[in-house]
Amino acid sequence: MKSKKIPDEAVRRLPIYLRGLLSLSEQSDKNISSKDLADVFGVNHYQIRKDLSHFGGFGTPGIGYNTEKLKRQIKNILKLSIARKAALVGVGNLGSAVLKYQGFGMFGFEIVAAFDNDPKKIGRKVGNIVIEDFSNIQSLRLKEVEIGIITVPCEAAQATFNKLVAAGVKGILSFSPCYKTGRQRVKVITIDIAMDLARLPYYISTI
Amino acid sequence: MKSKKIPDEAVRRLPIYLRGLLSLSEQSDKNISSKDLADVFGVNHYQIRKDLSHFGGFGTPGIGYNTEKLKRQIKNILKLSIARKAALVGVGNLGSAVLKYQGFGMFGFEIVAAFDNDPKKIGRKVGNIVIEDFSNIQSLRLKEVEIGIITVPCEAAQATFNKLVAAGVKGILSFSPCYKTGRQRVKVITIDIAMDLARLPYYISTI
DNA sequence: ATATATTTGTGAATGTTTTCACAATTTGCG
DNA sequence: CGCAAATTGTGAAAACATTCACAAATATAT
Repeated sequence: MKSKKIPDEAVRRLPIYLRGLLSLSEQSDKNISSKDLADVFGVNHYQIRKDLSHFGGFGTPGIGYNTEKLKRQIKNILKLSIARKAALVGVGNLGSAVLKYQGFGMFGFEIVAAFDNDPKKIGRKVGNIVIEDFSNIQSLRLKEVEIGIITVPCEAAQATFNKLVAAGVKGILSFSPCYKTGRQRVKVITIDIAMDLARLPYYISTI
Repeated sequence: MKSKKIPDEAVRRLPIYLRGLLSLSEQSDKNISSKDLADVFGVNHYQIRKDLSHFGGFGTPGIGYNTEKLKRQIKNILKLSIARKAALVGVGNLGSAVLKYQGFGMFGFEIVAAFDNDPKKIGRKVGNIVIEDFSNIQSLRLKEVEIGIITVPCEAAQATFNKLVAAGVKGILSFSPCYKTGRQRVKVITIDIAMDLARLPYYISTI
């Protein structure tokens, strides 16, 4: 392990590695080499070893990596070993889908609240979450919710962002690309479905 | 313009630029400098000029860039100037949300078909698309659909991918990270919501 | 106990991306 | 016109990321 700056790209790949490890059946070999991991992760073995080396040596020469230990280590690095509470704002089509999405659990996330400002939606249940009035969003502070998920239309995105930050969330996963974050001490990760799609034709034409 | 290799990162940013330009009101100044664009795009002005320079000089020294012209040029580069047909497979929660999503139109995409293998869903309408039987997927070839959108559960992802490729699609936007693409001549862009979320706690803790 | 086969972790080499500095281009104005 | 102000496009420098080659560590077989 070195105490140099950790490459952003290495951090970006850790969840890929974790998902790969989680997908390995429990009965599979306890130890696995970086070459075999490369097949599972779809990343080359130099990269895997180099990435992991930034956080410490998790493998044993001649043997490889212990799958369970590596899983734990990566969870630790990503701070996923303790459960994280999230709240979603904007229970439209996409918001409902995200609320019902089953894939967050494996990484230790739980959506514990959902908000909307449509009176017709408030009080209704989606999955097992009761939709609350958006004006009630300050309650997140008491519940110690650290993560906000924004699935509101563009027009509402800025206000939603501001209120989430005011309610004390520290990180935001946003499906709305339509706001400025200012110099807030909040990490924002944006998923812009249309923009990702917009890159496809460029590559299609050169295939 | 140079005939060197175009950086992938520059291509990745073009949709950001296009979205930014589309968000400028039509009445705004016809010409805009890279410095002002930097504010709109949230990217620094060196980067914008360098990125655009890979595709040709679109600006005028002393003046800046003509917004309408730049919009057209970027659409051309990204091959978005002609409309693109897409088909979606897997009309569950997420699939329905994506089908109803209004944001694709601005980039020239139209979802023209949706498939599922649940008999209860086949024939039903979502938005203005009638859900078809997945076994009917070869019809995409006749309709000249180039893009596939995968919103099926993990277990079904591999089969869906294979069939989409067999049906002639050239690019895939996938919300399922659970398959191997082999050496197919198909560009795949994967959106893994849970994995993006999984990076947040790492950054939260160091803020 | 020694040799052989694995496999890690890492410094160095290579490759890519971003940032910078500035010559060249255009406009506006006296 | 000639000069000042604005702004692009780009080569060069700096920063960052990936790939490589190999010493060091461990296991296994004989």
